[in-house]
Amino acid sequence: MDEVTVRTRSTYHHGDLRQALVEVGLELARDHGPDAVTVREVTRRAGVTPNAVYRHFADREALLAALCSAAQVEVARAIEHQVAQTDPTLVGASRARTRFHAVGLGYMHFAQNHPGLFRTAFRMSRDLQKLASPERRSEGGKTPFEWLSGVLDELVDAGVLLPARRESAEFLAWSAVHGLATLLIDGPLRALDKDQALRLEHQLVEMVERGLQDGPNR
Amino acid sequence: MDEVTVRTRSTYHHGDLRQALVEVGLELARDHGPDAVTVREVTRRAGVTPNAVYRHFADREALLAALCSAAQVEVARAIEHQVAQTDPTLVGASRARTRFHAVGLGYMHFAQNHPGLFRTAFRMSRDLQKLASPERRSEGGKTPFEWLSGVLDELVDAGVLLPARRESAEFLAWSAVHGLATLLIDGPLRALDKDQALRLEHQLVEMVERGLQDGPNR
DNA sequence: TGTACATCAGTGAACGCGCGTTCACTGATGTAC
DNA sequence: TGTACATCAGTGAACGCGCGTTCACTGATGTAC
Repeated sequence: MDEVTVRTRSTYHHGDLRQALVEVGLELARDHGPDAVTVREVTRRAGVTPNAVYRHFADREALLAALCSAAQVEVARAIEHQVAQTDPTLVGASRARTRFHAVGLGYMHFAQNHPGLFRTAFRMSRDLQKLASPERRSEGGKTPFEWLSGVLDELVDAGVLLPARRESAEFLAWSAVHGLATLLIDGPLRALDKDQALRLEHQLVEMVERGLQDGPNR
Repeated sequence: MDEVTVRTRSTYHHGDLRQALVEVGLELARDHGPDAVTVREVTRRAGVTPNAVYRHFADREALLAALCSAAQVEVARAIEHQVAQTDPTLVGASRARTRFHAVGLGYMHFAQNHPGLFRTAFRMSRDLQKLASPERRSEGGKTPFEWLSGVLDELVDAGVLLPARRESAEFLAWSAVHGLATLLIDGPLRALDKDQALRLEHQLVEMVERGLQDGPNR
C-alpha cells in the first residue's frame, strides 16, 4: 500500500534529471533505506529509462554517494534547527552547554524521524574511503561533525571542558550519540515510545557532558 | 583470492548438516558480513545442494537468525575472556570499575577483531522483533547484555554508581560503547591504528564511568 | 537374525525475479555562419 | 532570420547474473515383526 509518486513529463528531454534522480532517491532512502535505492526503481519513479541514469552518474555507487552527501546535509539541517530553538539570551557556560545538548539531540531526533535517511547518511561504505572525500555543505555551511566541533570549542571557551579533554572529545561524544541513535532505530530500544526515548536522549547527553568534565574518577 | 573451505563427504547423508551450515555461515559472516550469507553460497561451501537447507531451516531468514544467536554468543565469550584477564585480587570499587571496563573493552575488541560477526550479532532486523525472542546463552550462561547489567550492579554495590543512576545506565553505557565500535569498524575512525583505537576505547569507558557518577553538572 | 517398509535427508532440474549494465539508436537542443 | 550540423539526453531491447524457493525424485537409515 505504498504511496509512490511517479514523475511524468511531456518533453523528451527531462530538464533536470540529475536533480530529479537525487530527489527520488532520497524519497526511496527515506522510506526504505539505502538498499532500496536501485537504479531500476529510481528511474521507474522518475518516469525514465534505467539507462538514463548513466548520463548523470557513473554507476549506482556514484548515485548512492550523492545521496549520502545529500542526507548528511539533512542531518546538519536538523542540528541547525535544534540549535536555533535554544534560548539566544543565554551566555557563558549555560549557553555552551545548551548548544551542546542541542547538537546531540538534533542528531538523535533526525535518526528517529528519518531512520532511512540516517542510515543513508552514515552508510560508511566498507570498501571506499567515502568519508575522506569532500563532504557537501548545508546552507549554514557546517557539516554535522563541524557542528559538534564548534560546540565543543564553545564548551572549552566557557571553561566547562578542560582543554586537555578537548582533543578526543568529538569522537567520544559522537560515539555515544550515534550509538543511542542506532539502538533506538534498529536496536532493542526500538520499542520505546517518544517520551521514553526523549528521556534517554537527555540522560545520554548529560552523561557525556559530565563524563567530559572532571569528575571523581579513580 | 579468497581461501574457501569446501566440505566434502563420502556418505549420502551428511551427519550433522545443520551444524555444518551454521559453521559455514559464521565463516562467511565473519569474512564478509551477514549479507554474504546466501543460501546458495552456504550450501556450496557445505558441499550440498541449495535445497538441503530447507530440511533444517524454514528459509534464509531462519538461518540468519541462528547465526545472529551464535554470533551473540561469540560476543559474550569475548567479554568473558576480557573479564577473565582482570586482576582477581582486586576488591570493592576498584574491582567493580575494572570489571566494568573489561566488559566495555571486550565488546569493542570483538567488534574490531570480527566486524563481520559483530554486524551479524547486532543485525537488528527492522521487520522482526528479533531481540525479543529468547537469546542463546554462552557457556558462562550470560548474554552480553547480562554481563553489562552485572557489572553495573557491582558498581552500585561498591558505592561507585548512585542507585538513582542505575536504571537507565545499561542503555547509556551500551550506546557509547556500541557507537564507538560502529565508528571504528564502519565509520570515519576506521583509519585509526590499533594503538589509537585502544586509547580512544579507554577514554570512552572512562568518560562513561565518570558520566554515570555524580559530577559538576550544571 | 532377516526382511518389509516407513521415514528421513539429501539430489537435480527448473521457476521467476529484479538487478546493474551495455549496445546501437533517435529525438531534441543549441550554435556558427 | 534561416539553416546545417554537432552535441546532448534520452529510448528500447537485451545481456548475464545470482538469488530464494518449489517440485518430484531417490538413496540411506532405522524399526517392527
